[in-house]
Amino acid sequence: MRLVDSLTRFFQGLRLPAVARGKILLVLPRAHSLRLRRAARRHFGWRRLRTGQLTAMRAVLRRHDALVVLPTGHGKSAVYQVPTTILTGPTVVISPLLALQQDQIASLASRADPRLHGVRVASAQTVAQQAAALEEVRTGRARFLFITPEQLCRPDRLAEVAALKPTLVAVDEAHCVSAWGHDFRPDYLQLGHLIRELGRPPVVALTATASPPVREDIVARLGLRDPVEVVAGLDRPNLTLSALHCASEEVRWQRLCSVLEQVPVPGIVYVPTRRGAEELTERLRGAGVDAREYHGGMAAGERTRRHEDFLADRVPVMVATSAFGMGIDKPNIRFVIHAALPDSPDSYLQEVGRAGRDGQPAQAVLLHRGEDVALQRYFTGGAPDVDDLCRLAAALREEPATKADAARRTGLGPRKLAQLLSLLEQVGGAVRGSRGRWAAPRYAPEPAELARLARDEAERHQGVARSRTDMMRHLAETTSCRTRVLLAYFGEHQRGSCGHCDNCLAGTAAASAPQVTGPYPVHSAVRHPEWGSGMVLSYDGDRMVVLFDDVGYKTLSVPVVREQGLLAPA
DNA sequence: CGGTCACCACATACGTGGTGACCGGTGCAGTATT
Repeated sequence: MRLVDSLTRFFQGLRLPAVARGKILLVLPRAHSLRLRRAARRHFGWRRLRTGQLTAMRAVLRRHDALVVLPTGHGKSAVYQVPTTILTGPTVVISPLLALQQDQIASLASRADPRLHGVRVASAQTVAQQAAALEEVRTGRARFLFITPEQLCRPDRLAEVAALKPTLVAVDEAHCVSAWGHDFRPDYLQLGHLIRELGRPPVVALTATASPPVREDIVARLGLRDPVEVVAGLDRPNLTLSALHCASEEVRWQRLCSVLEQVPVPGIVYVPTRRGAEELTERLRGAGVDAREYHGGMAAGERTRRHEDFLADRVPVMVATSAFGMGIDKPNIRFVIHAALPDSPDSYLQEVGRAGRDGQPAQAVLLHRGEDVALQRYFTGGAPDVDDLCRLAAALREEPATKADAARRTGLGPRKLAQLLSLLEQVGGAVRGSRGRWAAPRYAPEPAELARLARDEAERHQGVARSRTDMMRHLAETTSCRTRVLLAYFGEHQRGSCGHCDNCLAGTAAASAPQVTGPYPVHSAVRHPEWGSGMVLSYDGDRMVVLFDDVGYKTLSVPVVREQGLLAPA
């Protein structure tokens, strides 16, 4: 219900005519806009700010929370950097990758004004360096403190950061809260608590891509309070989207070669596995293509070197896993080829969005097979063990414990423990107290019952993840306008066809688009007897896509919905 | 979840089909080892 409500509000906001929105912007805090523009010019040399940036910055100055969805290269960092020059205290920037933090700090250091300097505390530094960094922020010689969620999760570190009395918290790459939370980097799920313990200053969450359920997740997990939402248009007219079905691996290889012959370099070929990256690189090099591989299993030094080589145009074709991603801000990437189906349209958009940032034409080519889905199903993971959950719930009921205590008493590994703990928390079986101590709420259900609820919760997450992969397959197989299908997934309704995808260019989009509209309008709330409440996202031929709160995205046949009365207005 | 590969049985065809093991992405932090 919450998702539907917040989406309805959001879309009502979108439907305001541009002129009306402009008026609101002008009438309200004009003084803030002037100060922000002046600060941007004086401290950063930016002569103008985009509307979205300015809206979010004004929210920050008014001490509101904000959720900012802007494509990379549109100045997301500016949204917290510029207001910090006007506010008095330090800004804490929570950022997932150490390499990304380093880039941001270097970029701030290149500004002459020492009031803009940033520092970080990370495991890679000595204790003395960490203390020195905190001291610089405390004395005001640095205004930005960069930190990972894992650092902030340590109770002693949290206390040190809270003592700095931050006036703003920025969560960079905020979609990771949703995508990385459960098993990969569970400390992300604690960010809401951690920010509260920092004195709960205003929070600005930043990301380049967020579908409606991901936005909902970010708001819920970070505990954003009635945030100002800024979502920039997702359509990229200079990107040509295309997808080719491949009947076999050999066909995939041939298609890849023929695409590579036609497109200018540099570009990225995404593959799903590390071994795939190595083998494809070798095969391409054998065929005379100057390719290099990149994946998370390579030595750190080598990865950095490859990354730099790519940025400096010394690598024409980078064959990479999803490890080659965040922080690649290179204007002249001419193509992004997916040599297999990505896990979701979220990943797809983020990855193809790296091409053509200079506004010049660029190609996004998807080479897919039905078999690709199996790997994504595997990555989605299995259900957690009910016995483990039960043991943990019982241990907490016996006596409150820190993670370390709980790990010792249950014999669970730290990683698994964090995952199970967050699941138990979501079903009301665990609460985080002060100094990182976890306890069972007084009236919590029995451990066995909690374990069952937690497993159901995990299965619900997996169901939603699968529905995303289903939508990715739908996007790959559609004969309609791909941009329209992609934007509909993100909740944007585009009238007509884009004119820059393979289906539009071949004319099939127009042919297959006798636009069925009904039985319910786009963005209206509906209810399904089994799947519960949801929202109509789009019509594609005689199929419709509905986003359900509990089960994620579903594609329904419009005739069946009509004949059997499957949906009711909510 | 499903592809790939090694291996075996078959029963005598230098080949095929069945079975089971194994594999597969993103990065933090802290500790053990050179």
